[in-house]
Amino acid sequence: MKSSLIAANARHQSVAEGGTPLHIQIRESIRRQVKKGELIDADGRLMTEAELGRYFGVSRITIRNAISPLVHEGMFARSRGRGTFLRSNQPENWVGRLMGFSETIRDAGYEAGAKVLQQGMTNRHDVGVKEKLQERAVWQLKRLRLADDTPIAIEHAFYPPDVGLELEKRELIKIIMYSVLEDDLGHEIAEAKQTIGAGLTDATSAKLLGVKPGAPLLTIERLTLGKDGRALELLRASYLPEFFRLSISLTRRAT
Amino acid sequence: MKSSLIAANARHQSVAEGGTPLHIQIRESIRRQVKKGELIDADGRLMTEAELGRYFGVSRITIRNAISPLVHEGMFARSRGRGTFLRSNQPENWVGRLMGFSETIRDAGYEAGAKVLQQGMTNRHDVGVKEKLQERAVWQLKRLRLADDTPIAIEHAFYPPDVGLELEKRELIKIIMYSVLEDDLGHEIAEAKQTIGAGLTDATSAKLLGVKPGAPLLTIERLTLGKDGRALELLRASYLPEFFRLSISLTRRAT
DNA sequence: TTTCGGGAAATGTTATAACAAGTCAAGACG
DNA sequence: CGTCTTGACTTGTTATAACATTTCCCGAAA
Repeated sequence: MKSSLIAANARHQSVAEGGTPLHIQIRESIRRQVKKGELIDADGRLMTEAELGRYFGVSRITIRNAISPLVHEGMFARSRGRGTFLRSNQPENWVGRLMGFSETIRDAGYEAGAKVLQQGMTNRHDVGVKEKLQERAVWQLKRLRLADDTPIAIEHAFYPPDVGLELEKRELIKIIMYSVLEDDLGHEIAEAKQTIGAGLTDATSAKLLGVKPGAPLLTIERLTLGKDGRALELLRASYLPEFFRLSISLTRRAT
Repeated sequence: MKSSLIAANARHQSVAEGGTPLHIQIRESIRRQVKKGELIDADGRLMTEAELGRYFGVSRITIRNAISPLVHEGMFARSRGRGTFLRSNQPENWVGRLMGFSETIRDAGYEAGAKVLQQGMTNRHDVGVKEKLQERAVWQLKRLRLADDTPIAIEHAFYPPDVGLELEKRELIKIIMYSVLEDDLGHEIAEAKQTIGAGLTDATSAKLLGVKPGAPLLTIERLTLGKDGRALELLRASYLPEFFRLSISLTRRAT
């Protein structure tokens, strides 16, 4: 093959910048350039790790560390002895990436929407909310989630007061449409715990979702923790299983 | 503190062994010894990484690589600047580790059991089985799963013919009791894809599980792939949500 | 006695080298 | 013409060094 996709000793702009680690700068650089069609040949084959190493002026392992998360996200697929290739079908809605709701819905070809059912500070808690957030009072947001105007899920989210107040200052439309922690809010998300179960619709939720009472529901509870171990969001959601399935794909790491 | 838990230059037996990598040998050695109460002090504090490095005669990073999966499993908790500690409440049934059924049940304090409902080669397939296993005929095993004699799940597993034949040669009791791929069967598991949903019991399954028809079920489909990409097992299971919840816990890796 | 700050000790992060193993095509050989 | 072998090229794995950051005790100063 020997394609020489790019003039060999072109120096890239954003590397050799301050603070942030090399492999992260390089990762974002690769992401950007590949989106513009650079660094890959016509077959979607990425420059080899060694070439990229020379190109960015770092060792192959650093390139490897830069690319690995992109492979993990599903952007590239690696093939030993052959090379690294851009994947044709990107999305792969997988639980690991904290599953953005609207993103998922859009991927499936629907238009995402939402209707606010409740919102604001509250002292009355559902079971376990107080303990899990470790707060006396919480800010809550209960929404009906829509796909092309069809209700498909009920989401009830709880936040610590300060995060809640921040949320109130933001435009309501954004809050309504998107998962709150989806786009960065300044908090660093360190960990998330999800618990998945099954349940039935009661009279109220059946009416909201437009199904018969007793229809099955996929229930998810997600607790998002910040870097300091502080709880940032407690999300309890019930999904109609016809529209929503979780897909978990995992590769065994370091045996 | 300065406890010097073990004579410093005692050499450990199973390290410096053939084939398997150092960090794996060391990991298993640590697992064994800690279970016997060695390498940790009275407070559950593990020897520091540097000490372990000297003890096993490798670099600190290798020790780190050995311990990391144990931390990931929930056996230890690391605390920067303080040390590494044995966790009090071990289990953490989490999806990532391919969830062994009986292990999970035992952790919850029940005794795991099973009753075989169907077994053997078949040409009649449920939808999708043929495509996913990429075989014409498959070997199937349908079991009712018990916890202390209470039915809690129905598992229907499909295998490629050759794997099925291997299974028939094994003692039936093992097949009945344990998840087949749980203990190593010689196949290297490279990847697993799980899809999670919700459903309802029909008349047959309700009778088997001892609940009313229309009770909610947590449904899981798991496709296990070998290192060469070949499908090794297709598992379809329905669990009673009272007994079975999935817990997903994930830490954001390499930002 | 209390407070403050320095430093030792511990884990966290980043970058690297050297070797292992798979892929594929060119060329030797029947 | 087909088959086998060799070797260059590529990703996979293992082990390492060096530095960053956090914790916490202990001693000096108020």
